[in-house]
Amino acid sequence: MSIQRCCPPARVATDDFEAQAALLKAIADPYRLTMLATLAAAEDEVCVCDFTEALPLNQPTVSHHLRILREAGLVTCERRGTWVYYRIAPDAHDRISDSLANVFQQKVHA
Amino acid sequence: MSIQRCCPPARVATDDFEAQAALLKAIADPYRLTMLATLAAAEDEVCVCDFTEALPLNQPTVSHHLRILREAGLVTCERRGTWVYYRIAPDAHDRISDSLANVFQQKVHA
DNA sequence: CGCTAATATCGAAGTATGTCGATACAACGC
DNA sequence: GCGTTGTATCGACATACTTCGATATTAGCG
Repeated sequence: MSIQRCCPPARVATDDFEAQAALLKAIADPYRLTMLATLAAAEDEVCVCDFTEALPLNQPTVSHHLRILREAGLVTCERRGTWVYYRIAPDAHDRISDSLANVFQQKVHA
Repeated sequence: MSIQRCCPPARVATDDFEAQAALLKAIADPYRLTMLATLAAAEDEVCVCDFTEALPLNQPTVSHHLRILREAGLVTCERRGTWVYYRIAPDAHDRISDSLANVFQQKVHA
């Protein structure tokens, strides 16, 4: 008797998950998660200088991480005087959850 | 009159999000998301050879991505004969969602 | 035992990412 | 205008990641 096949041959997902991967990549960093958590908890704007003081990162690095979050559409910013204040995008959590749901093929949250 | 301060000074999150970042990094790749989506949709095991056939990646690369998912605890595998079958971890989606909820400071799903 | 097939591991190459110093830009006060 | 302060951008460097060819491992068959 011959070898058992590994069948039934698969139905590998054909969807393109580039967008979801890009969104997840934007948040897959401890400092960026800290920034998001701070902004989410604040439910109000947070000054860049607060991040620069609190995190063990130099100012250009803080700015770099905030840019990644900004370009992913997860935060918005507004300049007031010399200071720039960041705010979490209202749909930030939902957008990520929806991407996940998309992957796991479940209905999007109620 | 002097400059307005950027106050009130911030309460930047002090939590360590290393673990959450590591989990998100494990899935922040289009091919790994495709693998997860396939396994989630299958609700059953999928042979490695199916991925090797369906994805535009060489066999060692497929194995590499599966290893990352495996080491993140998101999938499990079982060898049967020369074939290896992968299965999605039952709590995969929940673990990621919980990490997200942790960041966004909301109660963990019901 | 050797041969073949499926998967995993290793090593190297190319690319992307995180970090920082130096510098540019923007806004305020004098 | 000039100087100062907060933030963004640039360039360089180190590290990590993705990918692959070559090789090792595991298992079945004759």
